[in-house]
Amino acid sequence: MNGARKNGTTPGRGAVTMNDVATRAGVSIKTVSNVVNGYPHIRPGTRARVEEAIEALGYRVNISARNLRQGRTGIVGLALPELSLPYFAELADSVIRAAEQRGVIVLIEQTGAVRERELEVLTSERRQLTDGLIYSPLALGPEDGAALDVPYPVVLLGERIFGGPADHVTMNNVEAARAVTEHLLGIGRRRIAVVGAHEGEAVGSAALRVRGYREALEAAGVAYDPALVAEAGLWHRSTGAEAMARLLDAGVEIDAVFGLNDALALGALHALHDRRVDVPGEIAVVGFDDIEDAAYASPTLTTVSPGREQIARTAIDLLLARIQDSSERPYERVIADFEIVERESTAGQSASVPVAAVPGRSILA
Amino acid sequence: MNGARKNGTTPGRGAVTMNDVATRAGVSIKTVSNVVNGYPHIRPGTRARVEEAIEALGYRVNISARNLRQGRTGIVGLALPELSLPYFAELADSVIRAAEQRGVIVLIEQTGAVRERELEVLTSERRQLTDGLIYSPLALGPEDGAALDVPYPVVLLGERIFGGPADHVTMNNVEAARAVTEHLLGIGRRRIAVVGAHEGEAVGSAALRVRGYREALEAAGVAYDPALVAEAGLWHRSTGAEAMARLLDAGVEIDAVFGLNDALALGALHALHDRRVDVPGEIAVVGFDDIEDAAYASPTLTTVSPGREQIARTAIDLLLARIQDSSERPYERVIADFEIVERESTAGQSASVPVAAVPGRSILA
DNA sequence: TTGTATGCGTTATCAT
DNA sequence: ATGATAACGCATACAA
Repeated sequence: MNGARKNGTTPGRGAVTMNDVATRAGVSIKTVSNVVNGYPHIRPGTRARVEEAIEALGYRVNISARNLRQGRTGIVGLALPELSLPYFAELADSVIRAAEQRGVIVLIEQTGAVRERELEVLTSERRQLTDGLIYSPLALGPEDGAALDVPYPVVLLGERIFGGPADHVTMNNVEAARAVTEHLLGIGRRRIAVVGAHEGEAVGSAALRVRGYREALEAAGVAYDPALVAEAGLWHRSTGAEAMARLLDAGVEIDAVFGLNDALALGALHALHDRRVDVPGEIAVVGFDDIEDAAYASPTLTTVSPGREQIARTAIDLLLARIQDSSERPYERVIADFEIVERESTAGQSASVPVAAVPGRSILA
Repeated sequence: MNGARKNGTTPGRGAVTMNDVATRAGVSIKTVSNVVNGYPHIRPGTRARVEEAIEALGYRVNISARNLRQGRTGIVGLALPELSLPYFAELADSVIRAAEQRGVIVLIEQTGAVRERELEVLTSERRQLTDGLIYSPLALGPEDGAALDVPYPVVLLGERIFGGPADHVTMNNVEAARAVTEHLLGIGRRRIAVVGAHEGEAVGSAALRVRGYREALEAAGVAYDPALVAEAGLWHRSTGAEAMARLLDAGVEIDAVFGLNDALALGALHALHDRRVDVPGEIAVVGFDDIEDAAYASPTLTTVSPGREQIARTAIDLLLARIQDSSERPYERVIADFEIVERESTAGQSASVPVAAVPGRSILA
């Protein structure tokens, strides 16, 4: 007597099930499932009855049940340092939008840029709730590539790890840094300071951007002066302001500053304002990231726009492709476009340097 | 002969189940469940064997299965306009941290401050994935209170709706606005402009803050001049800059500006910088929200700190209380503390006005 | 203190 | 084109 009806206690809430719909429509539960999942071969009349019943009963599929059955959740994780950092807040925004268009939900995880938390997030219980992970570490290094060898798809963001077992979306930091530096050189600056360097680091955005900076100097025949390079471990406004203050206190001649990201550059702007230094008159400033702030700082900040939308879209697409088709295939590396956004902080006697363009997509190994 | 072993195909991935653990530990699945869920009455030896098996097999509970069975997900939703707005990014950060401490996961949902999306999020399929919702609408109004009558707990944030069927965490906007205005009056300003008003609106942060502004003026015997109040529909830096520009162009006498939030105030700062107006010398500026930017603007921005941590913590606690105990009980309204943070944008001849303090928690209805 | 058995709401495999 | 039924992995009533 395995009847179709349940005598059950209402479990969760409301709890209209496929069974209820099936009963009302006078069909089997399988047919309801077929309708719900858009299975094509259903007689129009049947479909109509089922849809009527769904409507009338206010039925909605139970996602937990579907997940249990299918072993998928329709959720992807996004691990980032913290949302308080504007760049990552804006990145999260873009990723959520991109995911939405693909019908996927994003679960954000903050690591605080703390090494242990960055590692922990890879093996956390929460991974069970997600079908894959978009992973943007800040504390890990190349030696941690093996940590990415996890039993679910990962898309790596950023410059901390290369060659790990994951698709990787990044940008051409060296070229972009070279391009902004060339922009500064183009408006006649020769004593270009750097704020935010990480001494002794071979990987990471800091190292790559400094490399681009040096390449530009070299190409222009300008000598590299270590006295112009200021450290800043964390890339916050505060550390940028402090680094800038140190440079000013040191008394070295400076006519431009390259903040390795916008937060640093905004901090530097702040310190310059404190000292009543005219920007860009005495010192021009550029940043990197094109966060919204950059457009509203005083003066507005020239910066590198890394194509966040593109990065987000690409990351989601790569991840979904792995999730949907888990067959082995070489990991991709996608290099996003960038663009120099010229604003007041480098305005004036500008010689309008051509903006570098980089191919949107290149596939390695 | 319903054996304990399965011959099954490996379903999802790895897929160590409670059954596997039970087999290895030589106990029943029930015992494993008990151990996993911290049931106290278990013989130490048994517990040890089970824990060993869990460790050895790398077992982790299947959250989907648990959800299906229990009708709870351990996830709470957080609906907000967008993460690109620094205030909401920082709020999300705080909410995630607070939730983490309670062992709860946060799922962020962006509404774009669009009315339909704000309504849709209340009935979305995603609500099935969450046990409750922290809801911060910007486009709804008091007439939408009924929309909050949903079959799951909601904690309302902000000033758009009052008296809806939900706990409500808010702050004393009127008092806080009055306090910053008094601060401006205290440093001798009398022609205080407002940026960001919403004409004809009776509720919402704009209306409340303007009310506080007017109360302060009145108490100080300063006449209210409508010519000093500039509209700005969206509270962005750009709209703040535009509103400020309009005020300046209008030629009214101004010696201070109250940006109804920090983005507006930063935009105003930007416009003032554009026109070479000295801040705070000629015009003092205050904001509202205490986003991180405020501390690094040039000049740094005096503002109202709304106690984000407290708001986040309170919201999570209220929500979890409802989730855990769904028995009817009157809805709470919690009014968070605020604090005036004095910075350069009002520095100088300051007469250091006492900072208003508001009781941390008051329970209504 | 621990084991057995049932069902949570779906999807998938067979049939028909 | 549709129906019956067996899992998915877990929690729990009930037994022991």
